[in-house]
Amino acid sequence: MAYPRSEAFVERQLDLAEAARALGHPGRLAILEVLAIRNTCNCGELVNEIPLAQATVSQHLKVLKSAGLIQGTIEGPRTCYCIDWDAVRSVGEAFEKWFMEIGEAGQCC
Amino acid sequence: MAYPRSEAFVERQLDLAEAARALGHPGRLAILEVLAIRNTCNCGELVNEIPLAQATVSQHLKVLKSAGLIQGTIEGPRTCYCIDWDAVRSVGEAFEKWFMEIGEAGQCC
DNA sequence: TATCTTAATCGTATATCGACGATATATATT
DNA sequence: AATATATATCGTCGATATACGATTAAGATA
Repeated sequence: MAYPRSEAFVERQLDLAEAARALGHPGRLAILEVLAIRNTCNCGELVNEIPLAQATVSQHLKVLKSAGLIQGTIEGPRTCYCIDWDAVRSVGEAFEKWFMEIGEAGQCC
Repeated sequence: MAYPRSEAFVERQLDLAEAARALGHPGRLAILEVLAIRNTCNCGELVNEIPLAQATVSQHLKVLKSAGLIQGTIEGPRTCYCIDWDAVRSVGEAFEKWFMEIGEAGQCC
């Protein structure tokens, strides 16, 4: 997730933008929601629950994983994906903080 | 911001993903931050503050505008951009709600 | 009217995304 | 060993994103 001009921005902006990007697809939101609801991590269920092809789901899982939002551990023939709750919580707090700071800055018009 | 398979997802997911997408670029975060801090809306200042070319800033403004996060009103030769605080607040609340619901669902591993 | 300023848009180049079928890999199972 | 299952990866396609120089359009100003 590197931008052409990524050196031009501060790390806080890069991090938050990266997290927002990872959440910026309905399929990935759906994956996270399914992972959160299920107390089993059976990954194959995602393909049944989400109307996307297996390859596509796998791709989205990769994005979520490289964003640090989920973890995948191999269990025999299948992979157990689960949410990294610390990471998700910290992203949630980062968003909350950003919206708060933005709001505190006041209005311009 | 239409996806190939957008009919496959529920509106709540589409809306939140669209908002996340709009925030998914450090330059757009920077623009929003500048607009929030300045109590004047002089748009040309954005190009001075943000290390991107005028055309690029204008493009990002268009994205933010079509996501509903900012408004632009023409004032003589220049355009006054300002944050749509209602929209930003509602996006913030949507994120907060989503993270809360995700968190409440419990852990899987 | 001619000129300057501001910002949107055009054109273009490169990169990434999103989707999927097909294939490869790795583990179970028979 | 042969087969079945699960998932990652490859290859590919079209669409979108990002960036910028150049141009256009619209409003001020001389």
